[in-house]
Amino acid sequence: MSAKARPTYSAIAKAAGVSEATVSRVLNGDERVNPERTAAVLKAVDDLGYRKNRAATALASGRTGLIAVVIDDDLSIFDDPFWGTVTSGISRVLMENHLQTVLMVTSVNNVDGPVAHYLESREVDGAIFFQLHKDAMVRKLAKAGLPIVITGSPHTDADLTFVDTDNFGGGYAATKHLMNRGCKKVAIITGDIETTAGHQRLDGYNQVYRELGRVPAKTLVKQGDYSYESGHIQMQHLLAENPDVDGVFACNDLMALGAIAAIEEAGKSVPGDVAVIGFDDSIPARTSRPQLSTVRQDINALGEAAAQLMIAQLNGELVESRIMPIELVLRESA
Amino acid sequence: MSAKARPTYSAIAKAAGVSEATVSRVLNGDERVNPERTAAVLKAVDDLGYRKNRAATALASGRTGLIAVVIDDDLSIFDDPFWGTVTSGISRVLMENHLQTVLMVTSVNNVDGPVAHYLESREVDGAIFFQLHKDAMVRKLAKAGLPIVITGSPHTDADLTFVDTDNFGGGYAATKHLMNRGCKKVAIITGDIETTAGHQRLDGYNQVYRELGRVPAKTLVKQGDYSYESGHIQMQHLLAENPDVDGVFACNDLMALGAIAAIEEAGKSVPGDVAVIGFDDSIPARTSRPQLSTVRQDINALGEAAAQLMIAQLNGELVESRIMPIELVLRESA
DNA sequence: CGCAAGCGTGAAACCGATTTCACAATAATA
DNA sequence: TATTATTGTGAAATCGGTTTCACGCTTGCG
Repeated sequence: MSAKARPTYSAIAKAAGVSEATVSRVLNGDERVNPERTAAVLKAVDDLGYRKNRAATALASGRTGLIAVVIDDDLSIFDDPFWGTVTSGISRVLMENHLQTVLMVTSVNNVDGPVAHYLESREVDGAIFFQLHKDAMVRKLAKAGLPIVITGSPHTDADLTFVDTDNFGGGYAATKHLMNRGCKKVAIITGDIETTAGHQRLDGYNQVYRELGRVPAKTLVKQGDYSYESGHIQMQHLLAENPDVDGVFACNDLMALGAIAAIEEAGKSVPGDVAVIGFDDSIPARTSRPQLSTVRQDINALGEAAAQLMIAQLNGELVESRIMPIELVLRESA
Repeated sequence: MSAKARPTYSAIAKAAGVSEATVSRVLNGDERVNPERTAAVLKAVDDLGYRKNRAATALASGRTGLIAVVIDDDLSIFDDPFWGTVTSGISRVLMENHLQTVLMVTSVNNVDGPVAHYLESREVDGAIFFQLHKDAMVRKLAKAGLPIVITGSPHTDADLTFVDTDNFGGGYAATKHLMNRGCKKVAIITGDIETTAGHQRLDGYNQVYRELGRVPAKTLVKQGDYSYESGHIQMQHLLAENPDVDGVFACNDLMALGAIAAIEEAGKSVPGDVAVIGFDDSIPARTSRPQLSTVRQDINALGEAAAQLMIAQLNGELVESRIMPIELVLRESA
């Protein structure tokens, strides 16, 4: 009656005059099938418009064709375009390799929660995690043999595969630029120091001082939380404690903008009196006045790299973590 | 030797002293199983730490437990936090209902491309699409019986289920507010008019004029493309053609900021000479100076609503599209 | 020339659930 | 009380692929 039932191996086998086993071999690229048979199978597949049933494949082979992308609830996902861009880079590369992206936005803290269970159950072939505060769960999964890639640096030195922006290099480049342009007293407004990324940017800043044989005054190092407001407040403190501060490296653009506001409110000019440089090259960096000089990370490339490392792992290749280069974007503020 | 092999129905059935069929019934909430047997099964499940194999379930039942979220390549995803927020709202609600989100970032134009094939093949139980320029593929899939929800309004009046922000209401509220605050000559910088959303915001603007028995001059309606630059340029045109324009509704925040820049460059003040109101309540709206008055949409709720409509469809309920309310956020610019 | 190794192939077992169907036990009806 | 529904249950078929195993045949080597 209805010819709309999807064809199965049985139909292909019949049409091509071979066994189902041979159909499977052809469709999985087994080399040692007779070319004529191979051709017959491929023709039948084409004629009948056959497409594999993924559930059946998954059940029989144990491979689901799915990769989880796990994003911690904690991340300020809700207004940061960062993760969206990374994720779309991941998704594109995975799709090109016939893998699908399963997106999970949840609390990653719980080593025994539903997400952990889901991943342990091998309902995915691998998992890509976004920077996390606690990596206990990830380490557990990795130990259990699940292929894993972390976007952002892991806390511990456990040999987890990761991709990350060159945070150290970014902090270094920004600070160095401020020094080179003549700043004498360069401050830093850090992000979350608990985070590896936050720490590394601070390290880059310190390294510049070290190379100059100097040590930054304690009052030049302020801790923010990546918010506009924290940039604003910490800058006020900086100005109060160091009236002659003439350069600021803010660890993200938002804090940089907050800092600029504070500087101008104090009757000083940017970059005339105080040069400011941010991190991320986000949209506001381009539209603010003065336009913000900043450290750009190629977020899309970050996602692509993460996906590629995952694929390499699935292919059983030996993979090494990658640090993606940054680029200093000079506009008006420094 | 190794006790780590995952238990299956067979093990549960043996431990509980029932058949596999009964195990299945218990685990799928079939009411008519003897309570004692039910308890025995549940105990066995707990004791053995059993968890279902999704691939097997999918193969046997036809339900994959996966919902696709399809995002068009064309969308300026790469720096718009909008879709990320919506997606995370979707993901959270789906997870609560034991469904996983499959993220697909690709070109949706191709009615016969890999995405279409993937979705047609029933490798997912349903699909949520983001606003699209062409909905041919979506309609095809819907006709094929795939549960579908669209985030953003569909082009045609086909009876596709969708959730959308009240774009008309937003345009109306913004324009009305400008009028109420005393503006005599209110202009609009539209977004992409081809888009339903863009068109609806313009309709809201026109409606205010209509209710006042007026018709906006042609020169007061300018078309932008949602970019900062287009806001800047169109505002320059507006000022040139209408030196006495005193209110502007820009169809997104970015264009509003561009407009403000143009106004200030022309030696006028905001909101003193020209009041400006945007749309989205994005980050820059809060950090710019003057702070931007804007139309806020509850993006997270939008995602949640989309997921809920999907779940309702899966449950066979009759669903109706939803329009989510907007909120006027008044800051400094109007 | 004889025997071991290698190759291509199909039959059948298998992956782990769901679902149909038949059957026995019980309740409802005549 | 005889008969028909109803109910709970297990055996077995089923979903659509993958993979093991054995078989027949060709090739290589001593």
